[in-house]
Order: sequence, then structure tokens, then C-alpha cells
Amino acid sequence: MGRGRVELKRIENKINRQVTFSKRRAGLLKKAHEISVLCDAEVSLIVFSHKGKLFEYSSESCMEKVLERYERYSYAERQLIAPDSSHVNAQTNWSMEYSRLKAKIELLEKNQRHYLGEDLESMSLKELQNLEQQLDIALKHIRSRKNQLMYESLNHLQRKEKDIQEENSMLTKQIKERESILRTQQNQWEQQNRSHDISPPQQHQHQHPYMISHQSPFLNMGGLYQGEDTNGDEEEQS
Amino acid sequence: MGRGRVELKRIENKINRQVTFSKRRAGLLKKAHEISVLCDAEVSLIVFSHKGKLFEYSSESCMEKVLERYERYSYAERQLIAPDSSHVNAQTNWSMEYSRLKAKIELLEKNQRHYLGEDLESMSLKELQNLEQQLDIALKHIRSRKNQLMYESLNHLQRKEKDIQEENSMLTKQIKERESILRTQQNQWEQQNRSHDISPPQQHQHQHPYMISHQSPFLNMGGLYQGEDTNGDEEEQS
DNA sequence: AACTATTCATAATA
DNA sequence: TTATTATGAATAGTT
Repeated sequence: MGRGRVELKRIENKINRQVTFSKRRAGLLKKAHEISVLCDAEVSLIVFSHKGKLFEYSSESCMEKVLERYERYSYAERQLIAPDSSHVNAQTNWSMEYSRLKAKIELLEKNQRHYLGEDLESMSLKELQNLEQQLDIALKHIRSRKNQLMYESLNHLQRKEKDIQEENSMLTKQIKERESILRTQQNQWEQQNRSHDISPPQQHQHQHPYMISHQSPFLNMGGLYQGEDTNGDEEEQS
Repeated sequence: MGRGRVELKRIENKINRQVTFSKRRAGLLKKAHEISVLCDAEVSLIVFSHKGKLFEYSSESCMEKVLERYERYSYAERQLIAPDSSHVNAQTNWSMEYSRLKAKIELLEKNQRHYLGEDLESMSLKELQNLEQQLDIALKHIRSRKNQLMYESLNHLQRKEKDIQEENSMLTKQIKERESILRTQQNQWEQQNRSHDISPPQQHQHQHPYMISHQSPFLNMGGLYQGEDTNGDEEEQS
């Protein structure tokens, strides 16, 4: 570019080097920005001048984000090359562990999007077919489990219905028995009343409440049966 | 540069974007290297493609060294803006962040198992129904995308078939033409042979090989057409 | 992947 | 540093 071609070699003239650095730096930053916008890429560029001055460019998301992503990405690669690392200090260890977790999360989130049918543009036909098969199988399991739960729930309700009906008929029977006993006793009382005209009325007042209280154990039992499994089919709604 | 100027805006056409990315990426890496050599600068360039593939350049000293230097440099700058933050216990901060990530991973993994139809015992009927619906919708999207890809592939093959058939008929036509010319010349030669009984036979021996070699350009063209797009849709072959 | 017409970047210069 | 300009590079569109 410019007058005459340039040899790829350190420019020895200090002034020229400085001028060229200024110009080329501007050009490089511009190009970095252009590719990030045109091609929707994430770019981060760091330049230290010979004198140690820092210049940087980073597309949209801040530099730290790009660097973090880089660490995550290159971590996986480094793992393949250098599997040991017990000699490195704790600081490095921590950031590596952190990167590892971050990478894992990114992967899981990507998979999740795929399982939800999003972000499919980046997948090949073969990958799509695998995904389809997996989800098909998953759906079979889910429907089978759902049916099982519904069947169990149905069974349970039927059993419950039967129990309650039995309870009902028992109660009905109990009531009939009480009624017949009551009638018998009323008859006895009327007979007594007729033979001893001035007998103590307290005795009757005592007996009647007693009868009612004697019924209650059965009613309580009924209540117990009913309350036994109100929580039937609903599990872990949290 | 190139035919017509370019607007600084995301390239919507996927193919164009990919091609431009390849070209500009190469240019950018080259420029980064040039400035580092010419101006004795320390450069580090990180590029993530739209699809998440990493490309990087780093002058001489490895990337890590540059990034470390960057961290040191930018840390000092940040100190000027936000001078406090020394009161937070780094250890606590770290372990909290760590737990947070661990928890997130656990959740994501649980969800993943559910999406794959595993571990369903812990889910309620209602949750199962929601999951079923989600996966149903996801499968619809996946199948639609799969069909689209297959349709595109089909179209592509049909176009290719048509091209090759056209190529074939052209070649057939060429062969027929050559044959008729050959026949004409053989007749001429026979006539000459009859009229001048002792004529030089070299002339015929020269003409025949010439005819064959003249056919070859067309055959080569056929080869070119066939090889033109064997790599179809693959992106980022680096 | 190769070609070519353009636009762009920049070395030399002031 | 900035501005100008001649020239080589980069690359968008095309084959």
C-alpha cells in the first residue's frame, strides 16, 4: 500500500515506525469493527505499542465478556493437551474451575435451546434427525408415565368411591338399628308412664342424651375414613 | 472495496456473510501480524464467528501473556473509577459465585434429563402435561426445519442433475460433429489416395491425432462443472 | 476456489 | 500531528 511495497520487517526508523503504528492501528481497529458488524462476529483486539501504551477494541459486549468466553473456549482445548495441572497455584486452579463450570453451563443451555426447538439454524440435517429421534423417545416415556399416573389416579378414585359407598351402607344400617332400639325404648317408656304416673323424669332426660353420645364413635369413624386420603393423587406441587 | 461500496450493516444473506467473514478474517489476522512486526507492538486478536467458532492471533508471546498484561493494565484503570471494593471478602465472593454456578448446573441437568424423558418419577401429572406440550412444539419446529433442509438439498440435486444432463447432450452433440468432420476428411483422403497413388502418408497420420486433442477442452469443461460445489453448505472450513 | 473491477489503506511526502 | 496523493492491498460480486 502506498508508494512502493513494504517488507515485513521491523521499521528501524523510530519516527516512521511511530507514524506507521498510528495509521495502521486506526486501520486495524476500523477493520475489526467492520467485521464485527458485517458478519455478526464477536471481536476483541488488544494492542500494546512498543512504548507500552494500550489500545483496544471490543465489539458491543464489553472486553471482559469476550475474554471470559475466550478463557472458557481455550480451556477445553488445553485440557486435551495438558491433562495434569496439580503444580499450578490456587489462583489459576480457581479460574480454571470457574471456566470449566461456565463452559458446562453454556453447553447445557445450548442443548436446552435445542430440546425446545430453538436455535436450529446451526444444526446439520443429521444432528436434527438425532434430536428428533431423542425427543420422540422422550415423548413416548413422558406419555407412558402420564398414562400410568392417570391410571393410578383413576384406580385410586374408584377404590375410594367403593370405600365410601361401603361406609355409607354401614352408616345406613347403623341408623336403622338405632332407630329400632329407640323405638323399642320409647315403647318401654310409654308403658312405664302408663303404669307409674308420677315417676322421676330425670331418668328419661339422662337416657336420651346418652343415646346420642353413644352414636358419636361411629360418626367419628366415618369422618376418619373420609379424611384418610384427601391428598390422593397430587404429588409434590411445591 | 470490491464492486461497489459496502454499507456498515450486518449482511443478511447467510452465504455472503460467511464468505465475507472468511475473507475479512484472513485480512484482519494478516494486518494484526503486520503491525506487530513492523511496529514492534504486542497484539492479541480474538474473533468468535456468528456460529461460535474461535479464531485468534497473538504476536510472538502467547495469548495468555498478552491477556494477563491487559488485565493488569485495565485493573489499574478501573481502580481510578471505582476505588473501593476492598471491603468485600474475596473468598466469600468466590464461594458464593461457585455455589451459584453449581446450582445452575444442577438445575439445567435435571431439566435435560426431563427433556430426554428420564427421571420422570418426581414429576406431577400437571408438570408432565406441560413437558409433553413443550416437546410437542419443539418437535414440530425440528421437523419443519429438517424438511426445509431436505427440500433445499433436493432442489440442489435436481439443479445439478439438469446441469449435468445439459452437459451430456452438449458433449454428445460435439462428438457427432467430430465424427462427421472425420468422415468428410477420410473421404477427402481416400479421393486423394485414388488420384495421386504415391502421395505422402504422413499427412493422414498427423491429422488424426490432432482431431482427438481438439476434443479435450470440452471434456475438461465437463470436469469443472462437476467439481464446482462438492462442499455444498459446510461453514468455516478454516 | 479463482478472477476482476472497485474501493480502501497507507507510505511517502509536505 | 494532519493533509495530500500515488500506489499497492483488500475485497464484493461474479464465474
